[in-house]
Amino acid sequence: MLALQYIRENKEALLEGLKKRNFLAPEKIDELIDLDQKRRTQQATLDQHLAKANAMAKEIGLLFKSGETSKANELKEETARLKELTKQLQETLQQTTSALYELRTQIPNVPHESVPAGNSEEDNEEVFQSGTVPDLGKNPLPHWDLAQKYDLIDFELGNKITGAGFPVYKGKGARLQRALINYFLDKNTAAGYKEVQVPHLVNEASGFGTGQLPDKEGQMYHVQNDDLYLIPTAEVPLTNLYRDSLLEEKDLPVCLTGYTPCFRREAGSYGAHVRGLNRLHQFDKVEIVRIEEPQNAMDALDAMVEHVKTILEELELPYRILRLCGGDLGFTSALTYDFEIYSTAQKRWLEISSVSTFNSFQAERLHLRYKTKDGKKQNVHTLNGSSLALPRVVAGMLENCQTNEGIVIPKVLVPYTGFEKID
RNA sequence: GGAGAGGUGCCAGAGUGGUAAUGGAGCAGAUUGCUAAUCUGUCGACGGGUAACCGUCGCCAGGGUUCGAAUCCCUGUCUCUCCGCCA
Repeated sequence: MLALQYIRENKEALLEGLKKRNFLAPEKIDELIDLDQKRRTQQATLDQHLAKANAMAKEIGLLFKSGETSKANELKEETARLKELTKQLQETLQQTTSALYELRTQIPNVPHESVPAGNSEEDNEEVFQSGTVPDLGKNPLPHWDLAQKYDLIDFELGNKITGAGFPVYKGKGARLQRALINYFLDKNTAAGYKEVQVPHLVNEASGFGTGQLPDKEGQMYHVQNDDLYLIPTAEVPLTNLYRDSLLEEKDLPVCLTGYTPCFRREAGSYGAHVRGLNRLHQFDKVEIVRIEEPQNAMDALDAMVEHVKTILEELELPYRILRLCGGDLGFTSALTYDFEIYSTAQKRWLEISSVSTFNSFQAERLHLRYKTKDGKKQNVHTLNGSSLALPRVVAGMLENCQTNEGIVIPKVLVPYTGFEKID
């Protein structure tokens, strides 16, 4: 959610920015500014009337005390009229306030200046590429075949006990999951992120705070009996730890990491691209989250990108980094870098991490602020990134590391897996 | 799941119809001086004003009664205690 003051003072830049993400609704911005103006006028009027009513109530009290009942009763009649009026004013104000809020939640974040204009993933901008695509000979197997060949993942069993998109990891497959989670967490904590374990279900306020609600209502699993949502990413509980908070400057930056399973309904997905581990309803991910002073947020974003790079280098996976174009940018994001590894067997890039800064967009929704040295309260900037999401890392690793003798585990992971090869 | 008690500002803690005591912490100023004390102010949100300042709201949330609600009534919610169940 954008700050009202920002909207008031930067209308042109705002419209220009939103154009990049194809949000062409200048009339909505006008309406918003209009509503804001209206709300403030209405509040001023209401306040005046309430002040009058307060003064009268006080006077009546005094009159009763001094025994001047007839005079007091006269005044009472007058307050009745005033009350009727304030009630109306109150209702109007409330309507305006909620209309304003409602409208404000519909405006996406303004893209950072470096974000290229564009409509789809076609227009994303490749900013970095590294690693070499291995030569796997004539017929490299896709990971779903490898998973079956080495009995690592059982998609059929998952189908039976839950449904499509809920795989069962077995033996070395399960151990590899655990190894990756531990390895990622260790890398993140070594880089200064504090490890936390958070609930996997969140309430509506949390879903709203990070922007999944109401925007992505249909993409989350909802437990209706208790009105809770299964988290689609650890970003939600991790960032919401700081909802409704006023931090001190010395508390910043806050750097968190956490492992959680992630649950996504993925309504509307279909086709070959969802085969195997490519798209799941439940998957594991280790997330990093940062809360920063505004002036440090861009450096923090770069640091996060560098951090994820070191992990991919260590895993010896060929990867590239994309700067998402306006059309592909998430609702709440100001700037997002996607990391993709190359799947040699599928001959396509697989997204395995997304690193974003939200500027103050989430902070505004979260009521998350900090006090500067000179005592001013202002919104923090929030950032997050996957470090990393497991399934496609596993997919890419199985495919790229396959040899005639089996799948060779990257050296850095061996202490975690306890084996060097899957055969 | 059953029963009871309770949610007051950053913290502690009074307050059962007359418009949020008091203490502590933090911050600012003053003053004295020195491992700190004392005094004063400030200490939530929104709005108006260049500003000093002013107004409104705020006692878990939302409604209601009343000229007037932290206080009375209703609904929801959270916490604690006991019982039950249980990894």
